[in-house]
Amino acid sequence: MNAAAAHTVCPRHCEDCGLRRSPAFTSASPAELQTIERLRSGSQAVPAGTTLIRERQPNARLYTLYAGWAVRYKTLSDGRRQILNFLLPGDVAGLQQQFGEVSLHAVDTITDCHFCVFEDDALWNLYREHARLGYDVTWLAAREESLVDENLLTAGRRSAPERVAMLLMQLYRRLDRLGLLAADGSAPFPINQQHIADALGLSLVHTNKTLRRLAQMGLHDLSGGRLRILNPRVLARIAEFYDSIPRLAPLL
Amino acid sequence: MNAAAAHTVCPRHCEDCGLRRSPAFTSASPAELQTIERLRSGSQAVPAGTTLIRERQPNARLYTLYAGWAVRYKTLSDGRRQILNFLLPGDVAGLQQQFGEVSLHAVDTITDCHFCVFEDDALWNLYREHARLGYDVTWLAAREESLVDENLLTAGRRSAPERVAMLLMQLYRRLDRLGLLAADGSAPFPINQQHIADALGLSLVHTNKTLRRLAQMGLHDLSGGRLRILNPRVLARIAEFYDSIPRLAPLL
DNA sequence: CGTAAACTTGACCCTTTTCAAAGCCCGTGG
DNA sequence: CCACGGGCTTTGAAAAGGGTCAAGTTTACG
Repeated sequence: MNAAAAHTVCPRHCEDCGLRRSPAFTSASPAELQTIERLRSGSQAVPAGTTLIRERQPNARLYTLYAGWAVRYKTLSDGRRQILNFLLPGDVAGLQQQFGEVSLHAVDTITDCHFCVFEDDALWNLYREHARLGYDVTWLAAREESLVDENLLTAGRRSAPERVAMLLMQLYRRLDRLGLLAADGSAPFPINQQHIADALGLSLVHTNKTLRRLAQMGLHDLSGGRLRILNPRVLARIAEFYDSIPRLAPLL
Repeated sequence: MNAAAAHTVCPRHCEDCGLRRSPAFTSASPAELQTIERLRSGSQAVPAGTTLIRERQPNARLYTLYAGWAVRYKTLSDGRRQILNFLLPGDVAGLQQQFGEVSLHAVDTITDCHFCVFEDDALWNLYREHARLGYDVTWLAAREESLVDENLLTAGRRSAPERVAMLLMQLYRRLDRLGLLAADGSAPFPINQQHIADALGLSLVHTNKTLRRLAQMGLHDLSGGRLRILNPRVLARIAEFYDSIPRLAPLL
């Protein structure tokens, strides 16, 4: 039971939402909260390893991840897979396909997850009822795109050690912002090396060797499903990871 | 003077906008048009090879590309560059940094371009005045993200020939939708091999050799700044390029 | 305690990169 | 009209980073 498990069950009312108490998110007005709650069709517990949204699936719903880890990815016909980004609490899933009839990517849960599920047409109503909420949705879309931008730079131009360093720093910082680090500074890290390989565009074997090399250099420690960053300076330098100012994120 | 040059100068009034006459875009109501026009601070001609938005630039404006080609990219400190996506008429630039104080990517013009420039705070006002326009902005953001998603799959998991085939098909189709193909089916193609290499995460040399091999197989022809797709079937199969339904795009 | 999944490691191979140089295209200026 | 020069393309050869194959080994867990 890690820090993320502190609030695993999505409460009935949004004002009781555990996530909203996190300092990582902006606060919504009571009226906005009410709108969100009304457009929400409920919450859904999804066990680890489930495909929540399938590639080419029509009419996928809109979700907010409340607790747990998930991945967004695309595949090629022979099974090659590219992870586009990892979803952490507060991230939305299914935004893209609100605008096209089929989903162009898939979403799988990595750990057991809780999602907030929205009604069909929730998105459009959100815009109509509160311009602010519409604006927030765009904010979320823009932030997700900037994540993918960074990942594209990583896959396209960084060397294997740079890629691995980038991924570790990126996830670590995101977890930090969400307040999910343990007191000893370690972070929950429920993904395996295959996930890392698929996220970085590397083979499993080479991911393993690179990970190992960085660990032997004393830069990080990955064990027991937890990540410890032992030398953030060097890792950040290798990756050219510069944290953008940790703005507060809106929450749907 | 190619097809894209048919409407190179952005007219004073949005209702006279040449782009809006293209069947590729949704039509906006008179009221929406009026709002857009009011929030527009003017148009701007930008010569080829100009950096419109710099990486880490604060307070970049919001633009709509009216005519010409541009690129959005990120770089590493030693000069390695990854092109995130190409901008064609109707695409917006600078959306992401409306939400953070600095731009995390750069935008360069490839050809001479005309942009529609929006006022500071235009975005927020758009949402307030017409929910529909806010929704459209999110649509544009989501579409751009899906482009980047595809490019990430390309850079992360496709082989060199697959990457090149993908890029050619993708751009060709986008140009087709915009009605920019010549009568003979050829498309304007003002980018050089360095652009292609930077977009695909390949070296210039290998890009050249791969391009050459595909051309020798009779799949395409790239000369005189124009692209001809000679064997769309095979190119699409190599790339696993499946056109998503060409939805009409909104236009800001 | 046994089995499957995940992690490691070594050896070999191949795609892609790097380095180097030549050729081509075209606009500019003599 | 032709020489010059710079950017872009093309090619060859060598090197290397990363992929593939094939076992092991450890860990998680029922």
